[in-house]
Amino acid sequence: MLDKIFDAKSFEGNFSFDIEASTRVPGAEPFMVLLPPPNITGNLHIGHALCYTLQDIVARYKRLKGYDVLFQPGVDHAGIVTQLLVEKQIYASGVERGTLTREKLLKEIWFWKENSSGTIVNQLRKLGISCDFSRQRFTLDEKSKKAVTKMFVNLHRNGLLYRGHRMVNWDPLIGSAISDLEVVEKEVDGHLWHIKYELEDGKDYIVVATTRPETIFGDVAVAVNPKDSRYKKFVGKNVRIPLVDRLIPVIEDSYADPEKGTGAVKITPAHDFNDYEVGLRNKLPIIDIFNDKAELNKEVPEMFQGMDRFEARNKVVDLLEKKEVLLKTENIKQTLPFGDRSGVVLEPRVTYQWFVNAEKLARPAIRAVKEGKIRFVPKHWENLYFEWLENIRPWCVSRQIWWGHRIPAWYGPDGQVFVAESESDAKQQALKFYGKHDVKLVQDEDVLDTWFSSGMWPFVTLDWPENSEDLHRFYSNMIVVTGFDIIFFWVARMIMMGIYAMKDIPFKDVYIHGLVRDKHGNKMSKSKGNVIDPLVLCDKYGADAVRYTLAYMSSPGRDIKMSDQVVETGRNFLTKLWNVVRFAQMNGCVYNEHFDPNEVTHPLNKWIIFEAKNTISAVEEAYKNYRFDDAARLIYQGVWNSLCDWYMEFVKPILQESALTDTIAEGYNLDQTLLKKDIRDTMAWVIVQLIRVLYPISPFISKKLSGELGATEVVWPNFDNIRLDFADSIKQVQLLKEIITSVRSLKQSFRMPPSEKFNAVLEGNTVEASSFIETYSKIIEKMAGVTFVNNIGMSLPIVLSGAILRVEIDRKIDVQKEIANFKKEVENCIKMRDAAMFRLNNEAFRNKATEEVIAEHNTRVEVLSEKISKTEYIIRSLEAMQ
RNA sequence: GGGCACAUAGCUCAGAGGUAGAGCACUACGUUGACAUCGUAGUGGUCGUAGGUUCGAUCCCUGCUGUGCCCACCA
Repeated sequence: MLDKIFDAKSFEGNFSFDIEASTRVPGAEPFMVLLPPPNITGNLHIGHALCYTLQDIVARYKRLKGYDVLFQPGVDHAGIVTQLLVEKQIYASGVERGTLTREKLLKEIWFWKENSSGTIVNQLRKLGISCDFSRQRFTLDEKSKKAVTKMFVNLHRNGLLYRGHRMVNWDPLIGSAISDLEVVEKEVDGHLWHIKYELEDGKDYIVVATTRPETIFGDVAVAVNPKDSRYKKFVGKNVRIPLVDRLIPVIEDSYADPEKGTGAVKITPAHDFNDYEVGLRNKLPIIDIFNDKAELNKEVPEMFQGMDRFEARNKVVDLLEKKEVLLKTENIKQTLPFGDRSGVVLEPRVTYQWFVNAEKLARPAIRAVKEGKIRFVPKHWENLYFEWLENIRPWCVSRQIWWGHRIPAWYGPDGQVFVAESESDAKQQALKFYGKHDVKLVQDEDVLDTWFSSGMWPFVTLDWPENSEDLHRFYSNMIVVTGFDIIFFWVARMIMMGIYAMKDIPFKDVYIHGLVRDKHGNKMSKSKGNVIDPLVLCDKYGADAVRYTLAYMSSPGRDIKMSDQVVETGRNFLTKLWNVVRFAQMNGCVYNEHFDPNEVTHPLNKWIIFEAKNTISAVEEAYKNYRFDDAARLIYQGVWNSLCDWYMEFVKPILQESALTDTIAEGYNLDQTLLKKDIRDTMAWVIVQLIRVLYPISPFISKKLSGELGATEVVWPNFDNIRLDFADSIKQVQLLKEIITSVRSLKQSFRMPPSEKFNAVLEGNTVEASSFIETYSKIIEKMAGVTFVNNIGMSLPIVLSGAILRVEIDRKIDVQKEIANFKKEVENCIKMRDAAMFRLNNEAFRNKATEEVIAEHNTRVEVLSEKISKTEYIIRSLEAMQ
């Protein structure tokens, strides 16, 4: 027997899903769920909880449906994030900056990784995520290293990966190049300084406006628009850079916009993407004035050397002012690029980097989605995917950090590059190239962008480049569930790299979930202090309740506003379910696996089987379409509204009061014991079916409760063989509900306490109705709160389909008020009936509306008319009482 | 500047070309055995705005307003 109190903690910890997660079903259709690997630095946050819960629901649903499910877990090495974090810890422990070696850092990170990677696994288990942990992978493990190296070499061999000297986004804090995607634009307050550049002869000057006066040391020209007549006279002449007196030419270039600034723009090819292009076009030199920390280097006057860029800016402005060449300072809003990890302003910088020709890889990736081979859910995210891939630029994959996949490239003494899968291969190449042994090769110091290895996740986890059986079996039969924010970072790259390496799409469906926000709709952040910890929620309400709530709230394309209150709704539902089983147990219901619904005879039992059947087929449809919200809602309604509110209340008196049972059993020519058994079997069976379809969403309680009822196995319910005719049962239960609801409603409007009972007489209009009344009168008495008597005094009729219920009324009620209420109801009905009739009288409607619609309108008019006359009858009866 | 999404009850959100739904909140009544993490009955909405298509639009189309997001540019 279950405890009176539902406490998730009392049983959730007792369940492990390791066995089902690692069980293979050899002959079955393969299906893989690819868990987006969390960063080793990360704790499980609520966003993970959502993401992983949804895919766990998919995995569990597929398992129930008999698929061979591989739910692949793993952890991402998260290059920059991890290195920054561990460096910070190392420096905090007293190690001096600059003394840290590559070996020491890597050792520390590995040590740190070994100690922290278990945390996430435990957290996932607590949440009930049924990954196959025996296959846990790491993006930097040996297999991954081999695969990544192979991929790099292949791409290079095919000319899709190359080394280039180009302008990239440089993060001065990390001291590394980063990709375009890692740049976040932010609007900040800035200034526009107008600076006077004198002509060589000192007789005239030109004014340039800049937001970055410190870069004047890197200026190589001043550009004006060819169509700008104001500056025609300057073109071809030289101007003098203030503070350094270097001469630079005034050139014409259409990049200069006469509308912007002064129309004359200083050109600093080393420190601006546009200027870089202008420089290339006009064959201008490049003067880089920064080092890798964005401090000024030897190219600038001595007093500025080693100075930070912002400090230099102030200093330059000061000096310009003193020299009276600063003509104006405007306050402006400007948008600057920041590093998403470091948070510092980025510098464009020309360096040697490795690039992937993403444009070529993108083409088949675009096609795969255009042709519908890969489907985004919700579909509109495809737009975003196309938008990015169609305008994709070369992907800078090298990073000047230490934590990551070392780039498999070696350099000869003359700088000749050898890309190879191993150092010995590189040496072979060098031997061929130089024609001699013992050439000293040095491996590239850099590592790869973390997303390079993440992008290979769908096939790396299946042991590519080995030709494994799993690779054939599961690749392409996958689903990825993730957030929109990594469509570019991850999803697009997996598709590009997957198609390149495997000549086939990695997965068919990409489900994009929303963002979890706080209850006010704000993004969660540590600084705002509004972060909700899923593990705290699990402790408080149970993992099942958290999972249920996340599923319940996952409407496609919507963000989720999370709060304790909404989890309470989930928890309350599970409590209800708990009590359903408790009730079943108290009434001797035990799951019987040989129970055949087709042998059920009693209408109440037939009805609940019908309800369960409908609910479950709708739930299945919902799971199929990734409508986790619908699935959760449907089960909620099936359990609460059909099973608890009606069925259990109907059968309660039969099971618990033998006097009632006699009457009801007689009505059906049933043996009392048989009737009870029928009910117990049906109830246990229906509950188990409903609990089973809840299993994907809330697995712990599902297992717990089905076990309590004696159903050990969790399988998907099968209703295919049910041949019952439900029509009569549905009609009867509808009438029962109608009678009971009407009486209750009447009672409330009379302000009668539920304990007080109406005396009532139930008159059947027809023979069938009479027998119906005979059968159910005890249930009606109990549930509606009436006492059937032979004769009553002054009464109010409740006119039902096929019966009239007369309830005895004394004069204490406020008749006027009741009349007014009923009159209002009549008015409403008339309004609706007339609207329907108006349409039916409209010739255009009759000609163009479908037959079903017209039939439905006719029925509506009938039903409403009947209701109107019934209510008017009641009103007349009330008026007669006055 | 280009694009995407959203706008339905006090709140959070479902929904369908043909009578507007749920949960929470609120009101009233109710606790000796499934459940107060509950029950019963209620209150509450010209479905953002202006047009169009249609016999019929809250739903489809267009414009507008507001909100959120993505991309690009900025001397």
